[in-house]
Order: sequence, then C-alpha cells, then structure tokens
Amino acid sequence: MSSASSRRQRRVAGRRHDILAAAATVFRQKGYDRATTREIAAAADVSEGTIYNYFRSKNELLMGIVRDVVPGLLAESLYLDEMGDVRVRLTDALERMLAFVNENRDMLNVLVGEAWRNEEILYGWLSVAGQELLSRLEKRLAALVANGVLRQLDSRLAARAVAFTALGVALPIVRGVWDIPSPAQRHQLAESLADLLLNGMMAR
Amino acid sequence: MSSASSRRQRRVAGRRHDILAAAATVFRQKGYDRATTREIAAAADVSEGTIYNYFRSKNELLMGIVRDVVPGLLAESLYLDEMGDVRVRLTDALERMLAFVNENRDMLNVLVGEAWRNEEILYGWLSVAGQELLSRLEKRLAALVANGVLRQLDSRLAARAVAFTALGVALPIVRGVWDIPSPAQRHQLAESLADLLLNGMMAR
Amino acid sequence: MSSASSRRQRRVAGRRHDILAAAATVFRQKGYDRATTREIAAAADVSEGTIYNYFRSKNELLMGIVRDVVPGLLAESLYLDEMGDVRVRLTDALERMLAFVNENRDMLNVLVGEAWRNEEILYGWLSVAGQELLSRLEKRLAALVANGVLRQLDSRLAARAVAFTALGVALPIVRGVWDIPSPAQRHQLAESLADLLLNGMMAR
Amino acid sequence: MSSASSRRQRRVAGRRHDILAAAATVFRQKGYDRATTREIAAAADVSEGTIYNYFRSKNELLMGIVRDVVPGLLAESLYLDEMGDVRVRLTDALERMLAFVNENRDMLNVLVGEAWRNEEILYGWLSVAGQELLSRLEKRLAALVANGVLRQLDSRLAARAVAFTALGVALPIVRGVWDIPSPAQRHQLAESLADLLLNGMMAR
DNA sequence: AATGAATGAGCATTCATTCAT
DNA sequence: CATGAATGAATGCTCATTCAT
Repeated sequence: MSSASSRRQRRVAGRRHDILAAAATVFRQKGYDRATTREIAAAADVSEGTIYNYFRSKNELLMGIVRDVVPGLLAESLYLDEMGDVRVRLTDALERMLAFVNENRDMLNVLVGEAWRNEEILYGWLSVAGQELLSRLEKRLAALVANGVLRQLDSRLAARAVAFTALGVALPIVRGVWDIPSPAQRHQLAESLADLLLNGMMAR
Repeated sequence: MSSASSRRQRRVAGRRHDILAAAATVFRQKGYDRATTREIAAAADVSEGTIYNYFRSKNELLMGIVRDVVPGLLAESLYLDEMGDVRVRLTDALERMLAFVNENRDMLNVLVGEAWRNEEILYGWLSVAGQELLSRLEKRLAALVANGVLRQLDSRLAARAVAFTALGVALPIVRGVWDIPSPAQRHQLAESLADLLLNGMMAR
Repeated sequence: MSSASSRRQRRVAGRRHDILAAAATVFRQKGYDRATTREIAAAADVSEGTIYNYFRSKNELLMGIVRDVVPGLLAESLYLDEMGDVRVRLTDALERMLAFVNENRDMLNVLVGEAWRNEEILYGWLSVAGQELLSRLEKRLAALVANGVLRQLDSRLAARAVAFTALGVALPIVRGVWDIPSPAQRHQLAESLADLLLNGMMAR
Repeated sequence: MSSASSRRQRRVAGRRHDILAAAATVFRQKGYDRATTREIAAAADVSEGTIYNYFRSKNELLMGIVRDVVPGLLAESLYLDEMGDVRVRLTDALERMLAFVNENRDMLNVLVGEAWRNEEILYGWLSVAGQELLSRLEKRLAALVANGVLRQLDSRLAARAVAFTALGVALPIVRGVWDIPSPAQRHQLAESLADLLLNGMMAR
C-alpha cells in the first residue's frame, strides 16, 4: 500500500531532518569539534548507530547543515532592483536580511563558526554565496549611480561597505550576544542603517 | 646576583613568549581543538612537558594569547577626541585600526575564532574590549553632534554602525580571505570608508 | 496439501542453501571476521533480517558450512582397501583427493582458515575427520605391511607422512596460490607423488 | 651519560619486544581480528596508548611479527649442500626445521593464520620465503641427481614433495594439535621422515 | 628546568542482532 | 516469512596531562 510506504518515507525524511536539527543545536552549543556523536544522538532522541544510517560521518552532518542554509542565503539576498524610493528599498532589504538571520541563527552560527576554520566550508559554500551577494549588490549600486540617484562613488567599495555593515550587524545576532530583535526593532534598525548609509553622519 | 636572576627571568619570559607565539600559529592553522600540544611543542622547539612548566593547560595557552592581544586592542582604539578635521581624524583612526589588525592577524584570528564558541573568551575579554570601544566611540560622536560637526543622530546607533563597518572590513583580513593590504591601500580604504560614513551614498 | 508444503520445504531449503553458499563465498573473500552479515545478505539477494529466519547467528552460518563439507571429506577419503596394484590404488586415491579439494576449494578454504583459530571447528569437525582418515590409512598400511607389499615400517608414522604430504599439496590449491590443476595435471601429480612415496628418492 | 641513555634505549627496545610478544600471544589465541588492542596492552602490561608509541597501528603489530620471523625462516632453511651422507644431512635439516618451528610456534601460528586471509602477508613475506626455500631445495636435489646419489626424478616435483611433507608435519605442531615434541622425538621423527623420503614405503 | 615515554579517558565508527511493519 | 531501520556494545586510535629520569 502506498500509505504504508509513504508513511515510512515521511518518517525517514523526518529522521534525517531531526538529526540535522539536533546536530545544528549541539554544534552551536559546543562547536563542531567538541560536539560528540553521542550528544547529537541524544539530542535527536536516536541511537548513535542511527545517525550513520542517514549520514556517512560526523562531517557529513556539517555539510548537510551547509546545504540546508546556503540556498536560503542566496534566495534572501538583497533585492534593490525593484522600483521605488531607494531609501525604502534599502530599508526593506536590510529588514529582510535581519529577519532571515534571525530565523536561521542556529545554523548560521554553526556555518560561520566552522567557516572560520574549515576551508571547504568557507570557499566551497560561504564564500560562493558572499561573492554572489556582493556582485548583485555592486550591479544595483552601479545602476543607481548611473541613474543619478546615488552620487559618484566606487561602486565596488560601496558594495563592500554596505555588505560589511550588514555583516557587522548580523554577526552579534548570530553569535547570540544581541538579544533577538523584535520585528519592530528590526524595522527601526534597518531604517537607521539605511539612513546612515545613504546620508552619512555629517551635518549639512 | 641580580644579573643572573634577571637573565633567567628574561630566558623564562622568552620561553613563555616563544611557546605562546608557536601556539598562536598552530591555533590559527588548525583551530584550538584540532591543534595538539605535540604540534605546539614542535613549533616552539620545546618538549611537550616543557609547555606544562609555563602553562597549566592547553586552555591556558589560549588565555595567554588573549591577554597578550586585548590590551593592544584597547590601546589602538579609535581616537577621535583630538583636534582637527573630523574626516582626517576618522580616516586616521580607521587606518590605524587596519594596521593593527594587519599586524595581529594571527592572534586575532585565534581570538575571534575561539570567541565564537568560548563564552569565557567572548564575555571575559573580547566583549569587554568591544564594549569599551563602543562606549568611547559613542561619547566622541555625541560630542561631535553637540558641536554641530555631525548632524542629529542616535549616537548609540551611529557608534555601532561605525564599529560594525570596521568589524566587517577587518574580518576578511583576519580570516585571510583578503590579501594583506599594503599601507597605501589601507590609507585609501580608510579614506573611502570615512567618506562613506560621513557623507553617505546619496547624491545631493 | 502435501505438494504445497513440500514446495515450501523446497523453497525453504533453497533459501537456506543460497544463504550458505553466499556466506561461503564472502567468508572465503574476506574471512569470517571481516565478512559482514550485510554483505552476505546482499550476496544471497536477501535482506539482513531474513538470514536470521534460517540461522540463529553469524556463527551458525559457519557451522552450516562445516556440516555441509565434512561428510564429503570423509566419504572421499583415501580408499586403499580394494584389490589391485598398490601404486595404481595410491595414485587413484591421491587423484580423487585432488579432485575433491578442487571442487570444494571455497568451502575448504573457509573451513581450514577458521579451524586455524576456532577450537570448535578444529576439534569438533576437522580433527574428527582427520583422525578418521588417519586411522583408516594406518590400518590399510599395516595390512599392506603384513602382506609384504610394503616393507617393515612404523605404519602410524607412514600414515602421517602420506596424509601430511597430501595436506601439503592440497593447501596451496585451497589457498589459491596454485592455479587450479587440470584433470590431466592432477593425474600426473598423483602418479609422481605415489612414486615418490612408494619408492623414495634414492638411487638403487 | 651514556649509561642513562643506553639504559633508556634498552628499556625502549625491551618494550617494543614485549609488546610484539604480547601481540603474538593474543593473536595466536584469538586471531588477528578478534584480538583487541586492549587485550594486547593488558598482556604486555602496558597501557593502550603506549602501544601506539611503538607501532602506528594494530596492523603494524602483525607486520612487526612477520619481520621478526621471516628472516629466521630463511636462515634456518634446509641446508643440503654440505658433504656427507645424504640421509644424515636430510635428517639433520628436518631436525633443525622442527626445532625452529618448535621455538617459534606462537609467531608462526599467527603468521600462517593471517597469511591464509591476508594477501600482503602471503605474497609479501611468506610466499617469498617459501619460493626461496623451494628454489634452494630444488638446486640441491638436482645436484644430487647429477651426482647419482639420487635417482632420476623431476627435481622440481621432488622439492615440492619434500617441502610439503615438511609443511604437513610442521603445521600440526604450529597449530598446537600435536604436543610439543621433545628433542629426542624430533630426532626420531626426522630420521623416519628422511628414511621414508629417501627409500619410500615399498618392499624391495 | 627539560625531557619524552606512559597513561587512560574519550571519540567516531562498525556491525551483529532485533523487531515493528 | 521478508524487510530494513534501529540499536548500542565494542573497537582502534588520539591526545592532554603526568612524572621518573
């Protein structure tokens, strides 16, 4: 019967996801190296052996997390190409970024922490996503400069400034040293950052 | 004899420092967890046992590195309190920060990487230094706002924006994904960032 | 229905045999310890669980193989009790032994390899078969000595010499370091060995 | 002082040997696969970690045993090239072989047992030693045939017959199913085997 | 102080066996 | 009966730390 087999399939898919979520939690708490497969198994309420029915090794757990997060990272990247006031659009983009970071704190925490040491993750996944984001951003800024909306500036450098400011804001959230901001706080933060980035701090 | 004992002190201090430098190198290459005391001993050209004559544990090596770096972090913090054009001062401050980061890449790499997981390092040292920097920066910005040099803005938020932009720029250097910038490049980068932070991206 | 139940019996017997054959193959390739039930199941085109419907444990697979081989070992043992020229009879016996070894290489390989370690197999089966063979052989030789066909010799020792020579020749075949000899080669080998055993190497 | 360092060297050499001897004992009792490093460590009265200060892996223990045994195997090979009565010389050679087998029962047991499964050991060491022995033996026999001491026979086949007879006699001793023969028993056994090999079983 | 061999707790991974479906 | 996911004990190996020399 399809119901029996599909139920099993669902259970199997569920297990995979459960194990990955448990791994992300333990990796965030202890870091990849200090996390043990025993802890992960306990966190997933599964025996140690079961982990190896779904993943070939501890490292595959990490890679599974990477694969789950990175696509969203790209999908949620800053959209500035739509119509409308540049301030509104930048605010909106920053806000969505903050929301994404907020929702994926655990996995991003693991991802960034391991990328700091693991070249495979850094260059194979995170760096790829980062380059993609930067290049999209640079094109939008160049277009806005051409339109005369933004002043003459090095669009490559400006893209980095925007991206790194966003990174600088996101990191403390991901690391958990900033309390999770509420949606309203996120909106205000995004607005203020957009204001600063567009108008600078100087008095006129 | 004072000369004899001071010579001994110097030799001892030298050994201590050599071991710490070796540990920082190995920690950067492999990360704290994957680094072995055997490797550190080899890198310091010392036996494994000798490490334990100077440090109580592997973790103390990490803490020794922290203690060596953090004071410089505070000493090199952004000085904006002197006289002169705000643009020149901000440029100068950013430039010095980049130079400091450049010179201490190895130890900062270890420090940031471990702070990502280690609450003791994060809250005991890095966070303390960060809070100190932020609070100094906020005071300077508030003073400049009061002077009318800067426009009315949330000085707390602006301080964060400046600090996080600096962080965002520094991280790739520390991680080693950006080539080490030359002094000239650093100056130009600092100038551009100061310009963006002060004047924003908007056309006037 | 008797036909239905006998069909089931045959199917069951078939499965049992298939699993045992698969086990013998995998045991020969990897050795008992390094063979996994998963591999055996795959080789038998059966699920892992099914093995345990026919055998209580992995060890029972080994014992099943033993039980399959040992009776043949005894049945094919050296017959010297018939009439005729002793040289012809010894040649014939050695030839049949070689043919048996050739045909049962896989199972004998497993059997000997495990008997080397496993007291149960060695003493419970192989040694029993060996003792039986030796004692039959000794009796034949003693009779031939009594008949004056063979010279005065320690029939116990002579039996061992014959048996061990046969063993020494058979082992490399079983182990697979000798190419499988053709029937013609087997005949020639048997003839030469019989000649040596009967006439020795000395010039007259 | 040389005494201190040489003492350490001796202790180190002793440890290596102790561990290897313990490994040989456990390997013989349980076989390579069923032997655990924990047991070996206990048998050597050493901690598990210490094993790995002297050997890279469990497999290296096996290889260490191989390297210890094989040279002796070749050195003790059958010398038939000296002057004197062929019967005396063959008896002597067989006797020395039996003595060697007797003294190295444990290590030979491991060696043969593992060669049964392990191609590296079989072809890398045992087979090499065997080929060397066979070729030496064949040359001696050919020379004796040429001298007219032995009758016309296929020296290749005769060498195999002698070697395999020796193998067949040695195996039960190595396996431990024959009680360890006393020197006197070994002499008598060697004499009888030499007699059989040289004169055969036939009445004249 | 310096050395490096010894220690043993701890870890990732495997695999025979069980049992719900 | 057949299946194969789940189990968890067992294993080879690592490495921070100790300590006799």
